[in-house]
Amino acid sequence: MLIVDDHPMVLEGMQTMLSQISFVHTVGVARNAYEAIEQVKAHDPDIVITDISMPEISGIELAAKIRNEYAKVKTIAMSTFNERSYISQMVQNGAAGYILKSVSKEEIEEAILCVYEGKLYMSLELELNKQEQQRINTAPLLTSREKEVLLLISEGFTNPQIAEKLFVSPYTVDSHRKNLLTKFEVNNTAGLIKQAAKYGLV
Amino acid sequence: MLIVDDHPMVLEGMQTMLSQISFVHTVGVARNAYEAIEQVKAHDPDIVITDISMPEISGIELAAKIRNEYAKVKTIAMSTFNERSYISQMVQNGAAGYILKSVSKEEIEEAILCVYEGKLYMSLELELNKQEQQRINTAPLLTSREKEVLLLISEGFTNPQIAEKLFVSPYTVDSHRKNLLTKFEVNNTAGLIKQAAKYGLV
DNA sequence: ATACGAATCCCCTGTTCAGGGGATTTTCCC
DNA sequence: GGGAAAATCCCCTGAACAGGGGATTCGTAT
Repeated sequence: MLIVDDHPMVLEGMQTMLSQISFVHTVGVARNAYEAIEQVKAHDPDIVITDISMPEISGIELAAKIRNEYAKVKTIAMSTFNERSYISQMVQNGAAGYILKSVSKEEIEEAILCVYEGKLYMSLELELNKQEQQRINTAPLLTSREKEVLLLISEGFTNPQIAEKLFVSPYTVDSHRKNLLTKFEVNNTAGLIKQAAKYGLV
Repeated sequence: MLIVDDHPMVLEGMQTMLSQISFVHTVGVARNAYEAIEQVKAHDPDIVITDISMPEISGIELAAKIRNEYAKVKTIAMSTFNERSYISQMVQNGAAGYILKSVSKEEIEEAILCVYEGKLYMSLELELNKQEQQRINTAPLLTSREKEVLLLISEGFTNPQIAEKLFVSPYTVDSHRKNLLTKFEVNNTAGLIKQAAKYGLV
């Protein structure tokens, strides 16, 4: 077992918890993806537990690299609840499991066993809101003009103001605006901007 | 010393790290604010280290409660880098120090000493990006009611709908809304939600 | 005790938005 | 060149919002 995280605290915590699980042997820890690769090369662990958000190289990229170069090594991704939207990316890049940083010892144990047997493990709290998961992945597809208009709306400009900036009729801007509302499945500007912010579009 | 965090892992990690500091004695841990209050009452620790984001009652509210009811107990706030925007709120609510979860043992030691002597401690990484600090400081101070209203606006509810939810008149909601617009220095909902998203308020 | 902020409530006016309904031109791919 | 999607334009109605103006109550901190 190899643990990767840029927070010493999480490293310590994870180590302590893992040391209480009989069948687990921690071969090392790493503070970043470079160290992680070194450790994988040196110790050939069965499983790597890695944080997602790390400076320079993210856990997602690390997972991809491990899958490509050390196919036998399984990866379990770990993140905070707020970063749960990266799950799909993580799984696409070869993660065999996903746990929240709020996990208990029992859940870690379960996850490790599960992954060791070649199955996919997901934190229970995550299974619940599947519709949210799907929703996260499906950020609506916007045309370039719609994106322009969305940005200007978010800046607080009104339809007439936007029309002037884009050298088009206010009616046109309003059309785009309505399409945006439809695509985001909201019914006013507040909801629109919130969704857009969520997807990082503004 | 009392440690408060909803993640068992962080709890373990922090405990391990603190146990390596000679002059520190950890009297207990708590998984939420309720437990924390109990522990404070029972053990009267010198310092409480608390996470900011916790279910039900946040670290911010916990800090306020401790300051009001157990003035002699100092609080050190702890959060991830992404949650750093709460610093100002935390300090306003009586936190004597602020550390990132990515801290090393050395920094924790420094922070504890510093706070114990009655000084204010801030993680070094935070001092650096001052323009961001300014941004944080210029995040308008909202009342609790305003925050509630802001959240509901961001969910796409209209004034009448919000009024119904909060059992107040639509006029009242509109007043709060107008105050929000003023405080954020914007002149419509779009700008409001964008700013709010920027400060992590929605 | 009182002064202040927070929260509540009310009104008026004009603008903007939301939800319908259409139609025409551009652009770009097959 | 035909077709589809994008972008443009237009109208109508009613709801919601924005920007003013006020006023009262309630707690709490000084």
